[in-house]
Amino acid sequence: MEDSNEQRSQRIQRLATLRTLGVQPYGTRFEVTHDLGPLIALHGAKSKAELDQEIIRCRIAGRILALRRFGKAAFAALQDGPDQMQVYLKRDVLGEDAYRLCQELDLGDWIGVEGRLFRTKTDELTVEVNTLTFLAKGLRPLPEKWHGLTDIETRYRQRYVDLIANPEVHKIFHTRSLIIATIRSFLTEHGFLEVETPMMHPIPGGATAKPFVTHHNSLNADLYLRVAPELYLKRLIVGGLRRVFEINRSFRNEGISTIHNPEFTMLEFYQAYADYQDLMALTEQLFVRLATEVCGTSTLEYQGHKIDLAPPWRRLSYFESIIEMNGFDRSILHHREKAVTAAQKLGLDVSSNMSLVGILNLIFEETVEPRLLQPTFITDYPTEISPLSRRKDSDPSLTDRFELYIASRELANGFSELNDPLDQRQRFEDQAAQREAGDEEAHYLDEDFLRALEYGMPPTAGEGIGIDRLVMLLTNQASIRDVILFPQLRPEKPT
RNA sequence: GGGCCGUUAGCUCAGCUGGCAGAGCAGCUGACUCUUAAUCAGCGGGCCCAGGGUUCGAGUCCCUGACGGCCCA
Repeated sequence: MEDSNEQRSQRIQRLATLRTLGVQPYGTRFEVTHDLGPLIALHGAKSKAELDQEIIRCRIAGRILALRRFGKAAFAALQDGPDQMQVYLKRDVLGEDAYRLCQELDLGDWIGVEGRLFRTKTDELTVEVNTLTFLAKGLRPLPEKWHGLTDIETRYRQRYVDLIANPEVHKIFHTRSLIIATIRSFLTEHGFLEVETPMMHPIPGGATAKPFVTHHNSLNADLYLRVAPELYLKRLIVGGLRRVFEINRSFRNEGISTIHNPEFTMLEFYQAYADYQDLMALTEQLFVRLATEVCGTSTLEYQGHKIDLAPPWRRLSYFESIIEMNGFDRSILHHREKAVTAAQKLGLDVSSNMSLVGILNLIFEETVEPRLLQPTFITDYPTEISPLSRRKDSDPSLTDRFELYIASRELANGFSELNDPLDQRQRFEDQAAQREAGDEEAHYLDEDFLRALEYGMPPTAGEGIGIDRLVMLLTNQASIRDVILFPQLRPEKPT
């Protein structure tokens, strides 16, 4: 793709001019004495007089974001990461020949300079440049300085330009990194071992989701990009690793929306001898730690809503939540006809082959989820929609499971793991039947996983947390695309 | 998959009931040795997303499609 325009040709012409003048426009190693942030932190408070007396020399580098030229002097704004510093290029200081080269500077070029710190008349901290080094010439014009780059499609497709033009975007991804680092320390402190399990699965498992298929040529075998690491992590618990976690990508071949990207980052962790109650408490701790670390408070502002993460969070059973939010009579939980009537009253589309639990789940999504603004654990999900969860001792039609909702959005899913291999086989067989009946998202039967369980898995609780959605919450972003550097888009049309 | 909105210069955007394609920034030339959305004078820059249709005439109206956004499933 070579789109040609006037400005690009002019810049290519300048490359030639620079080379004629004996300058390499694409430099190599440049020794900086300071990154801009630390330089400003070190000397930013010093007065004009102090700087004039102390004579602080430095070598800094960055990209030219603004250039104001006069006849025999020029000011440039250099950007280095999130920071900016002004440099002053003066003919009398640089010398005639070097100043000549300033004519060939463009917005977007990377340069390195050596010089002395001072303050201008208007009191701006500035480097008066003695020597100028070209590091990389930019051939394409930058977005406008005032409005920046706002075209959403270009921001995602050309994230590099977004990062140049919108420095506040840096902050989101710094925060993302901090969140993940904090999760790692938290789990490591709690005795969890970080592991990596396959992303290419011969049998996709661990979630109700449609997988991507790929093909391994020399094995001549189809493989699936994983929809969840769950079944591999539990194999490790069988092997005796006791506490494990993995932070990595999973892939689901489904629609794209403000809360769905086909590849997304998930944390999963498994703790032997624990149950889902333990994990709810651990999750509260983790979130408070993250919010404190990232936002400095456990009270968040998210898209105009106040979210209070102070524990304990509300715990409400799945069926109770449906009754409570709708004021239904309890009998709806046991009579399909009543559930159908209620669903239809809500304007929901109920197909004739839908089970009672299926209909109730529809009502849940429609009426309960939107109201779960403050952190809430919805617990005791029906066994029918929880094929990997342990049954409740008090009611085998329900499971020891929870999902965490914050800001009306599912952020985590955890449960006491099903460790009865024969029950697990039965559940897989039920899923297989649903798959036969046309449900593409139903779980596959995984014989090796069953074999593993037959070696004995200690009682274990496991949980998955969607990292992208967590980052959205903690950085107050409305779209998952704003917390993923390169979100999935349709391929750009050929030019 | 459905509905609504958008796509015009490198960027941000105007463009009325159909009548010569516009502005600001960026760029180029000139002036200017403390500017910071620098200033002043001058100049250049377009596959109006693509394809079809209506019309004497289409950026504008109609149809189809592409890409993006939001909402819904």
